[in-house]
Amino acid sequence: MPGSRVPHRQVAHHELADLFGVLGHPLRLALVFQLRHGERDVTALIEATEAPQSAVSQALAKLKAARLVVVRRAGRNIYYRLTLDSLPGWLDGGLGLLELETAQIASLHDAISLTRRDLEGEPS
Amino acid sequence: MPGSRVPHRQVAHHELADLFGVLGHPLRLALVFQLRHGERDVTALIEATEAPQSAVSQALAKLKAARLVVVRRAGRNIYYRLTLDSLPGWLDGGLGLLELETAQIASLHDAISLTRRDLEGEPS
DNA sequence: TCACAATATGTAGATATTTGAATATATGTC
DNA sequence: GACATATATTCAAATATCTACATATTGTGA
Repeated sequence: MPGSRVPHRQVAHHELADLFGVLGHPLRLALVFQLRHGERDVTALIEATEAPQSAVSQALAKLKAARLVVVRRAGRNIYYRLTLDSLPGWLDGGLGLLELETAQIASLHDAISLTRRDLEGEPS
Repeated sequence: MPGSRVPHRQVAHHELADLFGVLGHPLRLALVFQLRHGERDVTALIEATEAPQSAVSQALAKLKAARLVVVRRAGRNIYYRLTLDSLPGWLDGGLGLLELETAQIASLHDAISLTRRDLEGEPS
């Protein structure tokens, strides 16, 4: 298989899976979206997400461990910002995929629904 | 916060987090990559990934539940294919992000390393 | 209809994640 | 130094996920 013969691919896929794992959490994703227009301090993020302080802090810690955010201290406050400016655009691409996906589902649903109506009364 | 005042955003973010959750698993991601050039049957996927049969079957079930793949039966075999042709391209974008990210890390690492060498022998 | 090949499902132990409360740490102010 | 504010860490219980084995299901060709 490609995996065993091309180990760097396995590494890359594993890295990508880790990235997805980090983003596969509503609060962490919400935080990333909050940061899409620039840095915010933790208090602002707590207010914006309406999540408990410790949850926000832990979510930020995971984002930091995944190197998705970078930290800056200014006086009492700690400001987070995205490491990659291109991340929000890519996330938006993900939303675009979901839009496509659900559109296909809806049309599939319509197709099934219409087909069933067609079949009503026909001999099986 | 935007979340509570704009519920459809919360829904979308949650959906996106779910998508990430599904893709946040090395085997499932590997399967998606295997399917990037078209449909494959389960046996081919088992061989390609070198994973246990039940693991592949369960991974495929999750991909199917997330509507990322679609199934076709042909004789004894069951063929899976991606629902969205655009998924692999987007995943590749994710790999691009990782490339950027690690590049920044590497340069950061270099900067720190060089700085420490600068500081060697200097008064603290 | 029989037996097999292909695939799915059930299951249980192991492992990991999530959650919120409590506590700790760091910083600036007085 | 004492205090208030901002943020992080620790911890344990609840919950979810993973893994692999065993078993079940389902078409298919003989």
